Amino acid sequence: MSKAPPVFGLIDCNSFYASCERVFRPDLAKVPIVVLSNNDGCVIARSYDAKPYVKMGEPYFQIKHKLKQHGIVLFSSNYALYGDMSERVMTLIESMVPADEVYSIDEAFVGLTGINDVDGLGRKIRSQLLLCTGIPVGVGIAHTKTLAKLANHTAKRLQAQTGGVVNICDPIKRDWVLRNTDVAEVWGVGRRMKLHLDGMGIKTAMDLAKADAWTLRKNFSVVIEKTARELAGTACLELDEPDLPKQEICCSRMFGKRLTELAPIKEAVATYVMRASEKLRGQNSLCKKIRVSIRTGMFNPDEAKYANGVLIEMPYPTDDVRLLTEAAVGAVERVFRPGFKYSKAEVMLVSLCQTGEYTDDLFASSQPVETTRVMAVLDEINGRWGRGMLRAASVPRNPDWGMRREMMSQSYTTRLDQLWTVNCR
DNA sequence: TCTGGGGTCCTAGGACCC
DNA sequence: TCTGGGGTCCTAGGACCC
Repeated sequence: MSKAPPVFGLIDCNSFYASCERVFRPDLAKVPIVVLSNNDGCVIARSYDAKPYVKMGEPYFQIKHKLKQHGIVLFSSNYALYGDMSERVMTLIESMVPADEVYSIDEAFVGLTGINDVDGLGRKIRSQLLLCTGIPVGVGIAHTKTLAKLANHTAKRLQAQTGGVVNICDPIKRDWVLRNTDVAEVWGVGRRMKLHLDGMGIKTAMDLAKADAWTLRKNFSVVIEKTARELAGTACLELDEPDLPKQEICCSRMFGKRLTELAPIKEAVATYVMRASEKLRGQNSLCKKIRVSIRTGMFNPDEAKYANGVLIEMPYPTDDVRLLTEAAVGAVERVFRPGFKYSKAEVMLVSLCQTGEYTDDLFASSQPVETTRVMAVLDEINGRWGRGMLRAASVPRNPDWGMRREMMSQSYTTRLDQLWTVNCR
């Protein structure tokens, strides 16, 4: 007897950041909302009713007038809020399904193999999430992850007809969706691949499902081959194991203003190292190499462009913020060139290994110093009193190069001094 | 004046080895 | 005039994702 095919679900929050803001602003239930990226740079989320007016990624300064004209309410990114809301959503999902994989801040794949009434469970998840967190979601169900993505896409596109839950395990429904979806909408098909596929006459998801998988592999890569096979119903991708440590950790930010001097760039890099090393210790990893890079603005044609980075090898794998900061700040001097207007720095921790997975080199000239307890105390104090309470002297408290976010909502759920208040009449 | 941030996976090519 | 073949490991860069 052949084994029953697996069943996957994809749960995706609708306009997640905008929905988070709306939860705490019921007065905006019928008002279009847009959320901006860091530094209030460009559009990264739009409520359903704002989508007709604003495109994803549009620079804020170019569309100010348009936003005002349509009465669209703006928010700066509030990641403390979105991260906390995400945790609530994911915790609830986890409690309702046999297996799950948190795929991004607003999406989770779930394993539904062996469940009798998957549609019923999909609707239940949807109503529970709305009731308990206030966040609306779409649910897609299918025999592969790529098809579940597609089902979810359809659930959102045809919200009114589908009630936000679409199951395409049935081949007739699956084929209807495949025929009626542009290949560019398929998970794994980006701008480049879309152009290639266009040239081969592959226009719809159905065309890709029917394309010869070996030809795709030969011409492009195994990635698109898997995508095609998944569309045709053969599962090539599994649910990922929970809580796998990241293989690289990155902290990069645009500065709130252009920087021309070395000193503030060093401050920024020290700040980013602080954040990156918190993440590193959070997943019990050590880092062997650290990459530091800086660059000027890339868009303005009148601005001189420069970008450079260096990779530094640490004497031994470490999670000590002091060693990493010293190495990174020293590296800034090596890449800094006077005369440019810098807009961004990036700190990347690479060649990570897990604590305890690596063996000291007895003959190395520089031997590890035991700092686990110092770092644990540091993290505990900062965990209790807020990030940056205890920090390297090179990290300023309120730098003038810091992030611009002029329209940020309160951190309703993560700060006692910013709790939601309700006026009772 | 002003255009985000944080990841993953795959591949090609170089270095090195026998 | 003539200059192998096969393998591993590492890294940079491309493409894609949300």
